[in-house]
Amino acid sequence: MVTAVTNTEPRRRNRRGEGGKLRDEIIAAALALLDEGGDERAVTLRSVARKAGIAAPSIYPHFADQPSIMLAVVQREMDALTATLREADDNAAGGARARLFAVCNGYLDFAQAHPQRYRIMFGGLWTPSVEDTSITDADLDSLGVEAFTLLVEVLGVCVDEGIAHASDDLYGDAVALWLGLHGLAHQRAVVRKMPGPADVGDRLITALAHLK
Amino acid sequence: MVTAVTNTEPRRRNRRGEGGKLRDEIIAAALALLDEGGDERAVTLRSVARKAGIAAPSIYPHFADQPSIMLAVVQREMDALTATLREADDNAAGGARARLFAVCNGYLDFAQAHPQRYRIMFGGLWTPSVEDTSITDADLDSLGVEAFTLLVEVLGVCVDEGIAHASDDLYGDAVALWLGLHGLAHQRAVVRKMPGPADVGDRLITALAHLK
DNA sequence: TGTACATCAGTGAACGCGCGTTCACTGATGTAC
DNA sequence: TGTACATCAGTGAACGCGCGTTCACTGATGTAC
Repeated sequence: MVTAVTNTEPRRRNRRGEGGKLRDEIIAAALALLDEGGDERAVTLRSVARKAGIAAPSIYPHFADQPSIMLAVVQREMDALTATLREADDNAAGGARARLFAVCNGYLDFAQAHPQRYRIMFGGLWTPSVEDTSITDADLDSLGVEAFTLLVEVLGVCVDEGIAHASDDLYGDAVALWLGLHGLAHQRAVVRKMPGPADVGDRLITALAHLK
Repeated sequence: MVTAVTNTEPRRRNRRGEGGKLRDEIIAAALALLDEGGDERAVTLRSVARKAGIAAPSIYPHFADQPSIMLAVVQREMDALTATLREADDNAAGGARARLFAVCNGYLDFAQAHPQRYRIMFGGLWTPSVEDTSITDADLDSLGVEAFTLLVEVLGVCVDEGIAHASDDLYGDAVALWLGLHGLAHQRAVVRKMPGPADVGDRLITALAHLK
């Protein structure tokens, strides 16, 4: 696939005071590179600059280094994932069971729709060392908390409504459920062709949520 | 951690007819780089050559390109994993349930003991494109088949002995079980600190194997 | 209303680096006679 | 037993490339007077 690089308009610089807009364009460019199917190695500082139509040094006023760009991308996609799952939850009709499946399948669908994004979010493809980058522990710890909290909540509703076997450790059960979802989502995002039955997602959810 | 690079003996070249030995040394050097904790990006053709104590071009008589080295490493480790699981299975005392836990925990332990190796084996860190490398589809398809076959077998024994709920799709159940194991193993191999209860592995196994 | 100027957004050239890969080669060693 | 030679194992220098990062800069634009 050869993308036409016509580049009719060289790009208009932002007006004075609006320089911050470039930050979003840089993140969008990094996402575009990922979505084009290259893996995370395709997202270099220079390739992002090319994609955004700017010179490489223009990145620096907005990001301290290349890992900072990736962190921003991951943070943004984590928010997008959370919003997607919330929406799936809100739109689920039919009680706790439907809500659980909506959220879990929403998660799996997200991974399948954006495999490269999923890989950098959860795949360990992007493991910055805190030592030699500008990224802090707090940055990393806060990733994905919201989405996981939603899963805990929905699983809790299933237990409360009596459609899932109760356990003394709801949080632990949610971790196990998420690990199962992650195993499938990750494998789908990584492998060329996923073996196994089509309903393997439902099997995982049913078994790990201890649905009655 | 600074490794002393004393390099007392520059390295003895192999005797005539024994040039093939270098192939194993190259694979060992790549594994050593992984075990030192760097991720797969640390395994370049040149870094492997340095580690092995040879000049970079000396790789070429043994491997067509860098991905071929990685493939050899993965193939070797897949065999090691299979051997480990077989041994765990053979040493398990106490019937089908013990065998299942021995194999599954053997898998999880392998990943925890060698996180970087696990990452390249199953983590999608190393996804060579068949187009521009010397690697074939058949090479990739055959990876991990033996280890998975063992899991199917042990799960089958559990069903036969009546300690696991029977299903009309043993293979599919084994896939689901493996996905759960993979989710945990991968997360442990990737993340700095794994949240959740210590017995989450047992929970996954119990739930996904449908143990009674 | 006009103009000088400070500031802001972004550039272009250059650097040193490690990479994969090529090429012609070297020197040890086994073997044929 | 001695020696010439083919072969084998591995080297060293060099290449072009894309990378991250630096530096001094340019030119548009808003603002103070």
